[in-house]
Amino acid sequence: MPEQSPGSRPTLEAVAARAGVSRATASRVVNGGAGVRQSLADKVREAVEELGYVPNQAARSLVTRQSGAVAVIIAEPEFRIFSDPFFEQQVRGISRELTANDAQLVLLWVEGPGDYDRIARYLAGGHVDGALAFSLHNDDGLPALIRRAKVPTVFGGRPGAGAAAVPYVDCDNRGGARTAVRHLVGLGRERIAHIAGPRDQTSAIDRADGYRDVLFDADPALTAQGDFTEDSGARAMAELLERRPDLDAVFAANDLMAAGALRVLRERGRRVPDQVAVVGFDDMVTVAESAKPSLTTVRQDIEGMGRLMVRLLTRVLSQDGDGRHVGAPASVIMPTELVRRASA
Amino acid sequence: MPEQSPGSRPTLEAVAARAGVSRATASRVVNGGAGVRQSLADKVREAVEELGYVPNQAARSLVTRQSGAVAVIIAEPEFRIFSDPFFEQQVRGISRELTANDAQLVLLWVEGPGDYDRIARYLAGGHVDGALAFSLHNDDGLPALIRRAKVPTVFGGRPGAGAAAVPYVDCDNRGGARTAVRHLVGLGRERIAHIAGPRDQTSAIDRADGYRDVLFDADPALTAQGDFTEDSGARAMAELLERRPDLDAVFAANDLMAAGALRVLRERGRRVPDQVAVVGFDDMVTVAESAKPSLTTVRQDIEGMGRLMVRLLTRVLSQDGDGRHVGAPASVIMPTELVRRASA
DNA sequence: ATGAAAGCGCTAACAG
DNA sequence: CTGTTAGCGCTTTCAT
Repeated sequence: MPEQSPGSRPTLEAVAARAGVSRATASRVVNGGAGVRQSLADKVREAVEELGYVPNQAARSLVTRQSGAVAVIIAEPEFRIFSDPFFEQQVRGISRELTANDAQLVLLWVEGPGDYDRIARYLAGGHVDGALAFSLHNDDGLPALIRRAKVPTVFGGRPGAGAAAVPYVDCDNRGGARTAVRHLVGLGRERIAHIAGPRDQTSAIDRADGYRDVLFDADPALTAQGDFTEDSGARAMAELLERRPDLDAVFAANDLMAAGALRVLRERGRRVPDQVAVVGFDDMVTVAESAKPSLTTVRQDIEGMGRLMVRLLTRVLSQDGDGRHVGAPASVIMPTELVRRASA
Repeated sequence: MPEQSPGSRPTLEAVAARAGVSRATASRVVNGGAGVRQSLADKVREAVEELGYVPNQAARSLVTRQSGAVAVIIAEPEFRIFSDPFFEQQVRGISRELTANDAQLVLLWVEGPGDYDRIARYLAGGHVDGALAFSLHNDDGLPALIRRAKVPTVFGGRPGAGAAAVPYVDCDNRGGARTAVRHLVGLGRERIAHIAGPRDQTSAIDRADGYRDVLFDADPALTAQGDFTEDSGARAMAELLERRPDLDAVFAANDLMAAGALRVLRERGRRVPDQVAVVGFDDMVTVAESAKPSLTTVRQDIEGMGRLMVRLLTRVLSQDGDGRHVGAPASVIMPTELVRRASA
């Protein structure tokens, strides 16, 4: 980016001169004003007001070695399937909490491994105090890269087994899945199928585990594999109906796949929920409410997770600074909630 | 945000020492290496490599008075209705082009007028070299605020009449609308209705103008007012059918409203496109392709617009710096394209 | 409680 | 072509 307009802004020096104090005192006032006589502090604040002084962040960073910024790393190709609600809500939560902490959000949009170098350099450049990332794929190189950059980072979603112990925020995928399946059991269903998500994403794995927690002796033929897309849900449903035409319920690992399943059930003339009850996961409102019939699903508080990621990062950062033993960083698991609609 | 881990990074001084040159020479090499003997440059690069040196951006900014960052200002409450494709594509375009310019994207998420102060302070703080904003509402205070902050800014979407002449990137809303309406005319339709978008958004106004360009003598009863939501499109369609049951085509100012219109037409038993042809605007693929019947619409290259916003900003920034006369900043209007599907 | 002074790490004249 | 020298604007000991 080329140069900027030269409209020079007032410096702390100018403020100090105007207030008739030293730069040091002016600095103290600007940074909270502890230990400065009231009368002087007022004068400084007045000068700040009159001059329209705004601290130069670069100068401040240079000496404090803090940027006041946090990177949010978005791996776009993976985020796409979640489309609007997920991304927007998560970023909103993060943004809100960051704002509350007077920190800035720097968006690092990763399109592929080709961007890794750039990201690594940026992280290492001390541009940000910490980072927020989403561990969507188990085998992704991103977590490793972030670890090497040695920037305090909190993950959204439990990282895969390959990753070292890192702090993360996730919803209770396994518990939520259990709740969903128990709900189906409570409805009297006896042949409950599962449409699983990708095997390399921990959320999908955990949800499948939850299913098995309740139905530990379920027929393996009652589980089909999807990839979180609607089409894959439709395919999986068709497969399940072929293998076990007698099934009377299905728990899909996300709403999109549940929507695909509903479509197939409708096409095959199976009545939902009478003949087959369906439960999804996520509560993507746009999907769940417009599904026919509307989808019973497990809700997770995505925005809240975003906010918690920031809080957790704040804690990690202050630990680091204190030089205290960091130890195994605490992670946070958020509760889920069953939202009953028409499909089960 | 609290302090950062103390793992001190190597400085340029260290690199210079290791390469056996002065700091100035090392700096030159790091910044392109023009005018440095090859052998020395190599030595410096080697030292950089060995030490894992990464320039400290704060120090650099302090002297160059450039941040290498651009703010993207998102007014969330207004963006929401566009949901996933619009936001994601635009940000992707911006991010790509910014990356190509080695600039960072700082996301400023505005939730309401309560955030204006914070935004103004941030912009004034010299944290960013320029800003990208979206002028979605005519009466919004944001454009004025941005102007006051004196940060070079490019808008996405033509700002309303109230705003001073500012550079912006927009698609050819008016021309696109003309194309859509002419297409309907070419289909032999004679009573073509228009479902207009909000009167305070220039995109909606321009599209309505395009409609009138072609049908300058159209019955005013053939135009109904919507607000870009699907429901409003449905309501407008119902209204139109009441007023002019003989209508044989409708051009909706966006795809969401077109989808609402299709729904009502279906409910009322009007065959599309036989009895009523429908054209939308935007080509939101998720909406247009899954509509029944699939929607003929006007496509705009949203990602391309994002990229162009960055290019235009780059140009504005370099003009400013040169001290050349800035004059009326050039804006960019991108072409649109009619995408034929089943509805018209 | 306040001020003087010393840098933070880097770039950019300016000499040589 | 290279090195020397000043700062950029701010925070922060350290005296007072």
